[in-house]
Amino acid sequence: MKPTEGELEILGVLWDKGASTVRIVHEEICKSKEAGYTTTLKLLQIMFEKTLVTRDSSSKTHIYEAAVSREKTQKQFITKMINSLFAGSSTELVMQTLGGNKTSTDELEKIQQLINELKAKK
Amino acid sequence: MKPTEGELEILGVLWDKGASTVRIVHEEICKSKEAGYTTTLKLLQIMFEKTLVTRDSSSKTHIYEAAVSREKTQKQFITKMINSLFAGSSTELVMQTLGGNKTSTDELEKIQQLINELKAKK
DNA sequence: TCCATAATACGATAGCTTTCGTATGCTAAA
DNA sequence: TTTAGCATACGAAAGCTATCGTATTATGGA
Repeated sequence: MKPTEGELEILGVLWDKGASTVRIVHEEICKSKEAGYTTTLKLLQIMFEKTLVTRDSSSKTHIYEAAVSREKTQKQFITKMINSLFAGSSTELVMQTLGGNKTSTDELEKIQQLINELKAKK
Repeated sequence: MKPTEGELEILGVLWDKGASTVRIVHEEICKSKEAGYTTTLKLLQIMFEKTLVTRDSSSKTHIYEAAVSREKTQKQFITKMINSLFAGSSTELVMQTLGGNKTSTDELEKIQQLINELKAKK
């Protein structure tokens, strides 16, 4: 259910580039690390079995597509992280993130706006 | 280096309760899941080898203590998550977290205050 | 002192992820 | 039509995590 590290890397490519062949995924992966072609292939096959991706096998060269959305996966990991590391407090996660990473004024502005919207809803 | 899921659970206990015996950690773990005593013991021994915890073995019953801070570990996971799932954007993580989870007005207030402080620093 | 109790150490196993070699099959170009 | 090249399928192995059984050792109370 929860994608592994390697699977996440592949999902990242599929989310960015959309439906792709193994070769395309593989070449993208290779930009950031060494990897054998069949390794990427195997991983995609396993992900297919887990239904993390779908595939069009009508032609010889299969085309894979992410079957889980980026947002849903992000939420899944956020929830897991909040529970295992932040004692259930999403606020703590936000504070730690804002505190630790340099965020530009523009970005801060965007977040503030979201906060205002959320407050308005109450 | 990066704690596993099981290790994180144990670290959580040690962070909350401070230096503890295996039995204490174990009983705490048992509150949320079924587990054998030696499983907890073994895990702590492995964590000791990885230097995730220190231990005082001067008396027969060893006393374990977290060797990594909660904050440092939180930052570590946040960074990993931002890179693997949020294309490097910490803001995206914050937005997704605020959007997805219900945050009370009080909490929003706290976050806003932090944002103001950060903005003031620029 | 002696033994029941509790703690540690250690090895083995099961399951999962990642990796890769090899076999096999398809296709297009010469 | 033949064949080189690319694609898939599959199996095997290595490395890691989690789990537990068993052996061994220490300790405190009867």
